[in-house]
Amino acid sequence: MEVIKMRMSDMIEEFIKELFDDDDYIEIQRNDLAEHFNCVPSQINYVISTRFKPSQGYYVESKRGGGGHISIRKINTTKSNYLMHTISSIGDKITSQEVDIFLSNFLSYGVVTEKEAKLLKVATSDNVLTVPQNIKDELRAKIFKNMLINLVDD
Amino acid sequence: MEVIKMRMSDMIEEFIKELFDDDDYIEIQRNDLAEHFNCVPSQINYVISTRFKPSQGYYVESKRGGGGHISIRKINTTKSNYLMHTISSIGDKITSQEVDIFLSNFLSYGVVTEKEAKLLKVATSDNVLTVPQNIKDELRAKIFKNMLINLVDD
DNA sequence: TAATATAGGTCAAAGAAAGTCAAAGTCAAA
DNA sequence: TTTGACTTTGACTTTCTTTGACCTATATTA
Repeated sequence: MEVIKMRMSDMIEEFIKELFDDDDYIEIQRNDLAEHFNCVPSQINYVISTRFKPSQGYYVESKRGGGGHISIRKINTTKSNYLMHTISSIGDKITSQEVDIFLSNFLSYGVVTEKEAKLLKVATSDNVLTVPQNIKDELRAKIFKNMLINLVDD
Repeated sequence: MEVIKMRMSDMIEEFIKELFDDDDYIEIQRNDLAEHFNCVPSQINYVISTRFKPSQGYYVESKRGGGGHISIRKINTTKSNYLMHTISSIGDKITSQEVDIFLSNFLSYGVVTEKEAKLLKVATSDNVLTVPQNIKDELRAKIFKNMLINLVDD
Protein backbone atom coordinates (compact mmCIF):
# COMPACT_ATOMS: atom_id res chain seq x y z
CA MET A 1 0.00 0.00 0.00
CA GLU A 2 1.41 3.21 -1.08
CA VAL A 3 0.95 6.21 1.05
CA ILE A 4 0.58 9.31 -0.95
CA LYS A 5 1.43 12.34 0.97
CA MET A 6 -0.84 15.11 -0.06
CA ARG A 7 0.30 18.60 0.45
CA MET A 8 -1.82 20.91 2.47
CA SER A 9 -2.19 23.20 -0.54
CA ASP A 10 -3.50 20.33 -2.62
CA MET A 11 -6.08 19.42 -0.04
CA ILE A 12 -7.24 22.98 0.21
CA GLU A 13 -7.42 23.22 -3.54
CA GLU A 14 -9.49 20.07 -3.72
CA PHE A 15 -11.74 21.23 -0.95
CA ILE A 16 -12.42 24.51 -2.65
CA LYS A 17 -13.12 22.82 -5.94
CA GLU A 18 -15.67 20.59 -4.28
CA LEU A 19 -17.50 23.66 -3.06
CA PHE A 20 -18.45 24.36 -6.65
CA ASP A 21 -21.22 21.84 -6.55
CA ASP A 22 -22.95 22.55 -9.85
CA ASP A 23 -22.57 26.23 -9.24
CA ASP A 24 -19.92 28.31 -10.85
CA TYR A 25 -19.63 30.77 -8.01
CA ILE A 26 -18.58 30.36 -4.41
CA GLU A 27 -17.68 32.55 -1.53
CA ILE A 28 -15.28 31.57 1.19
CA GLN A 29 -13.93 33.19 4.28
CA ARG A 30 -10.23 33.04 4.51
CA ASN A 31 -9.96 32.68 8.25
CA ASP A 32 -12.60 29.98 8.51
CA LEU A 33 -10.97 27.96 5.83
CA ALA A 34 -7.56 28.37 7.42
CA GLU A 35 -8.96 27.23 10.71
CA HIS A 36 -10.63 24.26 9.09
CA PHE A 37 -7.29 23.17 7.71
CA ASN A 38 -5.33 24.29 10.66
CA CYS A 39 -3.04 26.46 8.68
CA VAL A 40 -2.14 30.10 8.57
CA PRO A 41 -4.56 32.29 6.65
CA SER A 42 -2.00 33.34 4.13
CA GLN A 43 -1.81 29.74 2.98
CA ILE A 44 -5.25 30.26 1.51
CA ASN A 45 -3.87 33.14 -0.48
CA TYR A 46 -1.12 30.93 -1.70
CA VAL A 47 -3.53 28.26 -2.85
CA ILE A 48 -5.72 30.78 -4.58
CA SER A 49 -2.90 32.55 -6.30
CA THR A 50 -1.34 29.35 -7.56
CA ARG A 51 -4.41 27.24 -8.34
CA PHE A 52 -7.19 29.61 -9.17
CA LYS A 53 -5.58 31.91 -11.68
CA PRO A 54 -7.49 33.27 -14.66
CA SER A 55 -5.35 31.11 -16.89
CA GLN A 56 -6.74 28.18 -15.00
CA GLY A 57 -10.27 29.32 -15.56
CA TYR A 58 -11.08 31.14 -12.38
CA TYR A 59 -11.88 34.71 -11.57
CA VAL A 60 -11.27 35.81 -7.99
CA GLU A 61 -12.46 38.85 -6.10
CA SER A 62 -12.41 39.71 -2.43
CA LYS A 63 -13.47 42.21 0.12
CA ARG A 64 -11.81 43.03 3.41
CA GLY A 65 -13.28 44.21 6.65
CA GLY A 66 -16.19 42.92 8.65
CA GLY A 67 -18.13 40.34 6.68
CA GLY A 68 -15.34 40.26 4.17
CA HIS A 69 -14.86 37.26 1.95
CA ILE A 70 -13.21 35.83 -1.12
CA SER A 71 -15.34 34.98 -4.10
CA ILE A 72 -14.30 32.68 -6.88
CA ARG A 73 -16.06 32.34 -10.19
CA LYS A 74 -15.39 29.46 -12.48
CA ILE A 75 -15.16 30.60 -16.05
CA ASN A 76 -17.38 28.51 -18.17
CA THR A 77 -15.04 26.84 -20.57
CA THR A 78 -17.84 25.18 -22.46
CA LYS A 79 -18.98 28.69 -23.22
CA SER A 80 -15.65 29.51 -24.72
CA ASN A 81 -15.61 26.26 -26.61
CA TYR A 82 -19.07 26.88 -27.92
CA LEU A 83 -18.13 30.32 -29.14
CA MET A 84 -14.93 29.09 -30.72
CA HIS A 85 -16.81 26.36 -32.47
CA THR A 86 -19.34 28.84 -33.73
CA ILE A 87 -16.70 31.17 -34.99
CA SER A 88 -15.01 28.51 -37.01
CA SER A 89 -18.32 27.41 -38.43
CA ILE A 90 -19.01 30.82 -39.90
CA GLY A 91 -17.79 31.21 -43.44
CA ASP A 92 -16.67 34.29 -45.27
CA LYS A 93 -20.15 35.71 -45.50
CA ILE A 94 -23.11 35.98 -43.22
CA THR A 95 -26.49 37.62 -43.59
CA SER A 96 -28.23 39.72 -41.02
CA GLN A 97 -30.84 36.99 -40.58
CA GLU A 98 -28.18 34.43 -39.88
CA VAL A 99 -26.66 36.70 -37.29
CA ASP A 100 -30.04 36.94 -35.62
CA ILE A 101 -30.28 33.19 -35.40
CA PHE A 102 -26.84 32.92 -33.86
CA LEU A 103 -27.65 35.61 -31.37
CA SER A 104 -30.86 34.02 -30.28
CA ASN A 105 -29.00 30.77 -29.74
CA PHE A 106 -26.27 32.51 -27.83
CA LEU A 107 -28.84 34.12 -25.61
CA SER A 108 -30.69 30.94 -24.90
CA TYR A 109 -27.47 29.16 -24.06
CA GLY A 110 -26.42 32.09 -21.97
CA VAL A 111 -23.10 32.55 -23.68
CA VAL A 112 -23.61 36.27 -24.19
CA THR A 113 -25.43 38.89 -22.20
CA GLU A 114 -28.35 40.90 -23.53
CA LYS A 115 -26.12 43.89 -23.83
CA GLU A 116 -23.43 42.04 -25.72
CA ALA A 117 -26.04 40.63 -28.04
CA LYS A 118 -27.29 44.12 -28.73
CA LEU A 119 -23.81 45.33 -29.52
CA LEU A 120 -23.23 42.39 -31.84
CA LYS A 121 -26.51 43.02 -33.59
CA VAL A 122 -26.14 46.70 -34.09
CA ALA A 123 -22.56 46.47 -35.27
CA THR A 124 -23.60 44.03 -37.98
CA SER A 125 -26.98 45.39 -38.90
CA ASP A 126 -27.94 46.24 -42.46
CA ASN A 127 -28.71 49.84 -41.66
CA VAL A 128 -25.33 50.46 -40.18
CA LEU A 129 -23.23 48.68 -42.76
CA THR A 130 -23.69 51.09 -45.60
CA VAL A 131 -21.53 49.38 -48.14
CA PRO A 132 -22.40 47.82 -51.49
CA GLN A 133 -24.47 44.65 -51.29
CA ASN A 134 -21.77 42.48 -52.74
CA ILE A 135 -19.37 43.10 -49.91
CA LYS A 136 -21.86 43.62 -47.11
CA ASP A 137 -22.17 40.03 -45.99
CA GLU A 138 -18.45 39.62 -46.11
CA LEU A 139 -17.83 42.65 -43.97
CA ARG A 140 -20.52 41.52 -41.58
CA ALA A 141 -18.89 38.13 -41.19
CA LYS A 142 -15.59 39.76 -40.42
CA ILE A 143 -16.99 42.08 -37.83
CA PHE A 144 -19.11 39.40 -36.27
CA LYS A 145 -16.36 36.85 -35.99
CA ASN A 146 -13.88 39.32 -34.62
CA MET A 147 -16.29 40.52 -32.01
CA LEU A 148 -17.04 36.97 -30.98
CA ILE A 149 -13.38 36.21 -30.55
CA ASN A 150 -13.29 38.96 -28.02
CA LEU A 151 -16.06 37.37 -26.05
CA VAL A 152 -14.20 34.12 -25.73
CA ASP A 153 -12.44 33.58 -22.46
CA ASP A 154 -13.70 36.70 -20.82
CA MET B 1 -18.22 28.82 5.08
CA GLU B 2 -21.52 27.95 3.45
CA VAL B 3 -23.59 31.06 3.36
CA ILE B 4 -21.76 34.23 4.06
CA LYS B 5 -23.63 36.35 6.48
CA MET B 6 -24.73 39.60 5.07
CA ARG B 7 -23.30 42.70 6.57
CA MET B 8 -25.61 45.08 8.30
CA SER B 9 -24.52 47.77 5.88
CA ASP B 10 -25.45 45.61 2.92
CA MET B 11 -28.88 44.94 4.31
CA ILE B 12 -29.48 48.59 4.93
CA GLU B 13 -28.28 49.44 1.45
CA GLU B 14 -30.61 46.87 -0.05
CA PHE B 15 -33.49 48.08 2.04
CA ILE B 16 -32.99 51.65 0.95
CA LYS B 17 -32.71 50.69 -2.68
CA GLU B 18 -35.98 48.84 -2.47
CA LEU B 19 -37.64 52.00 -1.28
CA PHE B 20 -37.10 53.45 -4.73
CA ASP B 21 -40.00 51.56 -6.15
CA ASP B 22 -40.15 53.07 -9.63
CA ASP B 23 -39.60 56.48 -8.12
CA ASP B 24 -36.30 58.24 -8.22
CA TYR B 25 -36.78 60.08 -4.94
CA ILE B 26 -37.18 58.87 -1.40
CA GLU B 27 -37.07 60.29 2.06
CA ILE B 28 -35.98 58.38 5.11
CA GLN B 29 -35.63 59.13 8.77
CA ARG B 30 -32.30 58.22 10.15
CA ASN B 31 -33.41 57.24 13.62
CA ASP B 32 -36.33 55.14 12.46
CA LEU B 33 -34.16 53.27 10.06
CA ALA B 34 -31.50 52.72 12.68
CA GLU B 35 -34.09 51.38 15.04
CA HIS B 36 -35.51 49.12 12.36
CA PHE B 37 -32.10 47.59 11.89
CA ASN B 38 -31.13 47.79 15.50
CA CYS B 39 -28.00 49.72 14.85
CA VAL B 40 -26.60 53.05 15.84
CA PRO B 41 -27.84 55.98 13.77
CA SER B 42 -24.43 56.82 12.47
CA GLN B 43 -24.41 53.49 10.70
CA ILE B 44 -27.00 54.94 8.38
CA ASN B 45 -24.61 57.75 7.58
CA TYR B 46 -21.94 55.20 6.86
CA VAL B 47 -24.14 53.34 4.44
CA ILE B 48 -25.18 56.50 2.71
CA SER B 49 -21.70 57.86 2.40
CA THR B 50 -20.28 54.63 1.04
CA ARG B 51 -23.15 53.41 -1.14
CA PHE B 52 -25.05 56.45 -2.26
CA LYS B 53 -22.30 58.69 -3.52
CA PRO B 54 -22.77 60.93 -6.51
CA SER B 55 -20.33 58.75 -8.40
CA GLN B 56 -22.78 55.96 -7.78
CA GLY B 57 -25.61 57.99 -9.19
CA TYR B 58 -27.26 59.37 -6.08
CA TYR B 59 -27.77 62.84 -4.74
CA VAL B 60 -28.35 63.15 -1.02
CA GLU B 61 -29.75 66.00 1.02
CA SER B 62 -30.95 66.20 4.58
CA LYS B 63 -32.67 68.35 7.07
CA ARG B 64 -32.24 68.36 10.81
CA GLY B 65 -34.63 69.25 13.56
CA GLY B 66 -38.25 68.31 13.99
CA GLY B 67 -39.59 66.59 10.93
CA GLY B 68 -36.07 66.26 9.69
CA HIS B 69 -35.17 63.60 7.17
CA ILE B 70 -32.67 62.41 4.63
CA SER B 71 -33.66 62.54 1.01
CA ILE B 72 -32.01 60.59 -1.72
CA ARG B 73 -32.47 61.23 -5.40
CA LYS B 74 -31.36 58.81 -8.04
CA ILE B 75 -29.51 60.81 -10.60
CA ASN B 76 -30.45 60.07 -14.13
CA THR B 77 -27.08 58.58 -14.72
CA THR B 78 -24.61 61.04 -15.94
CA LYS B 79 -23.29 58.05 -17.80
CA SER B 80 -26.10 58.18 -20.31
CA ASN B 81 -25.77 61.90 -20.62
CA TYR B 82 -22.09 61.60 -21.17
CA LEU B 83 -22.53 59.00 -23.85
CA MET B 84 -25.30 60.94 -25.57
CA HIS B 85 -23.15 64.00 -25.59
CA THR B 86 -20.29 62.06 -27.04
CA ILE B 87 -22.42 60.54 -29.73
CA SER B 88 -23.67 63.86 -30.91
CA SER B 89 -20.16 65.22 -30.95
CA ILE B 90 -19.00 62.63 -33.43
CA GLY B 91 -19.28 63.67 -37.02
CA ASP B 92 -19.73 61.57 -40.13
CA LYS B 93 -16.22 60.22 -40.01
CA ILE B 94 -13.90 58.97 -37.35
CA THR B 95 -10.46 57.45 -37.44
CA SER B 96 -9.30 54.45 -35.52
CA GLN B 97 -7.02 56.65 -33.43
CA GLU B 98 -9.91 58.88 -32.49
CA VAL B 99 -11.89 55.86 -31.43
CA ASP B 100 -9.02 54.82 -29.20
CA ILE B 101 -9.06 58.17 -27.48
CA PHE B 102 -12.78 57.99 -26.88
CA LEU B 103 -12.46 54.49 -25.51
CA SER B 104 -9.73 55.40 -23.13
CA ASN B 105 -11.83 58.28 -21.86
CA PHE B 106 -14.87 56.04 -21.53
CA LEU B 107 -12.86 53.60 -19.51
CA SER B 108 -11.42 56.19 -17.22
CA TYR B 109 -14.85 57.66 -16.59
CA GLY B 110 -16.20 54.20 -16.10
CA VAL B 111 -18.97 54.56 -18.64
CA VAL B 112 -18.14 51.32 -20.40
CA THR B 113 -16.72 48.05 -19.19
CA GLU B 114 -13.46 46.58 -20.42
CA LYS B 115 -15.40 44.06 -22.40
CA GLU B 116 -17.63 46.61 -24.04
CA ALA B 117 -14.59 48.67 -24.90
CA LYS B 118 -13.04 45.66 -26.54
CA LEU B 119 -16.15 45.04 -28.58
CA LEU B 120 -16.28 48.66 -29.65
CA LYS B 121 -12.67 48.59 -30.60
CA VAL B 122 -12.71 45.40 -32.57
CA ALA B 123 -15.89 46.26 -34.43
CA THR B 124 -14.33 49.49 -35.61
CA SER B 125 -10.76 48.43 -36.12
CA ASP B 126 -8.92 48.96 -39.37
CA ASN B 127 -8.17 45.29 -39.81
CA VAL B 128 -11.78 44.30 -39.56
CA LEU B 129 -13.27 47.02 -41.71
CA THR B 130 -12.01 45.85 -45.05
CA VAL B 131 -13.56 48.50 -47.20
CA PRO B 132 -11.97 51.15 -49.38
CA GLN B 133 -10.13 53.89 -47.51
CA ASN B 134 -12.47 56.61 -48.68
CA ILE B 135 -15.48 55.10 -46.96
CA LYS B 136 -13.76 53.44 -44.03
CA ASP B 137 -13.94 56.33 -41.59
CA GLU B 138 -17.51 56.94 -42.48
CA LEU B 139 -18.48 53.35 -41.90
CA ARG B 140 -16.54 53.35 -38.66
CA ALA B 141 -18.40 56.41 -37.42
CA LYS B 142 -21.68 54.76 -38.21
CA ILE B 143 -20.84 51.55 -36.43
CA PHE B 144 -19.32 53.34 -33.48
CA LYS B 145 -22.20 55.71 -32.95
CA ASN B 146 -24.80 53.02 -33.33
CA MET B 147 -23.06 50.80 -30.86
CA LEU B 148 -22.78 53.64 -28.38
CA ILE B 149 -26.46 54.33 -28.65
CA ASN B 150 -27.02 50.83 -27.45
CA LEU B 151 -24.93 51.43 -24.40
CA VAL B 152 -26.94 54.43 -23.35
CA ASP B 153 -29.56 53.83 -20.73
CA ASP B 154 -28.55 50.32 -19.88
C1' DT C 1 -38.12 85.39 22.15
C1' DA C 2 -35.86 81.85 24.99
C1' DA C 3 -35.85 77.21 26.15
C1' DT C 4 -36.50 72.63 24.89
C1' DA C 5 -37.20 68.77 22.04
C1' DT C 6 -36.22 66.59 17.82
C1' DA C 7 -33.78 65.54 14.27
C1' DG C 8 -29.41 64.64 11.68
C1' DG C 9 -23.78 65.10 11.36
C1' DT C 10 -18.85 64.08 12.54
C1' DC C 11 -15.09 61.75 13.83
C1' DA C 12 -12.14 58.62 15.79
C1' DA C 13 -11.47 54.21 18.10
C1' DA C 14 -12.21 49.39 18.05
C1' DG C 15 -13.10 45.34 15.45
C1' DA C 16 -13.08 42.23 11.51
C1' DA C 17 -11.39 40.50 7.48
C1' DA C 18 -8.20 39.96 3.79
C1' DG C 19 -3.36 41.09 1.51
C1' DT C 20 1.81 41.19 1.24
C1' DC C 21 6.24 39.69 1.52
C1' DA C 22 10.15 37.51 2.76
C1' DA C 23 12.29 33.89 5.51
C1' DA C 24 12.49 29.14 6.24
C1' DG C 25 11.40 24.45 4.92
C1' DT C 26 10.85 20.44 1.52
C1' DC C 27 11.90 17.63 -2.15
C1' DA C 28 13.06 15.91 -6.48
C1' DA C 29 16.12 16.35 -10.31
C1' DA C 30 20.64 17.30 -12.07
C1' DT D 1 25.30 17.25 -3.13
C1' DT D 2 23.71 21.19 -4.75
C1' DT D 3 20.18 23.69 -6.86
C1' DG D 4 15.87 25.49 -7.75
C1' DA D 5 11.02 25.23 -7.79
C1' DC D 6 7.37 24.89 -4.84
C1' DT D 7 5.31 25.24 0.03
C1' DT D 8 4.65 26.68 4.64
C1' DT D 9 4.72 30.19 8.12
C1' DG D 10 4.14 34.44 10.43
C1' DA D 11 4.87 39.32 11.24
C1' DC D 12 3.14 43.33 9.50
C1' DT D 13 -0.17 46.13 6.44
C1' DT D 14 -4.36 47.69 4.34
C1' DT D 15 -9.19 47.98 3.86
C1' DC D 16 -13.82 48.04 5.35
C1' DT D 17 -17.40 48.01 9.14
C1' DT D 18 -19.38 48.93 13.60
C1' DT D 19 -19.98 51.70 17.55
C1' DG D 20 -20.44 55.58 20.51
C1' DA D 21 -19.48 60.06 22.41
C1' DC D 22 -20.16 64.54 21.25
C1' DC D 23 -21.83 68.42 17.91
C1' DT D 24 -25.09 71.22 15.06
C1' DA D 25 -29.41 72.59 12.97
C1' DT D 26 -34.40 73.21 13.01
C1' DA D 27 -38.91 73.21 14.89
C1' DT D 28 -42.03 73.80 18.69
C1' DT D 29 -43.66 75.71 22.76
C1' DA D 30 -43.68 78.33 27.07
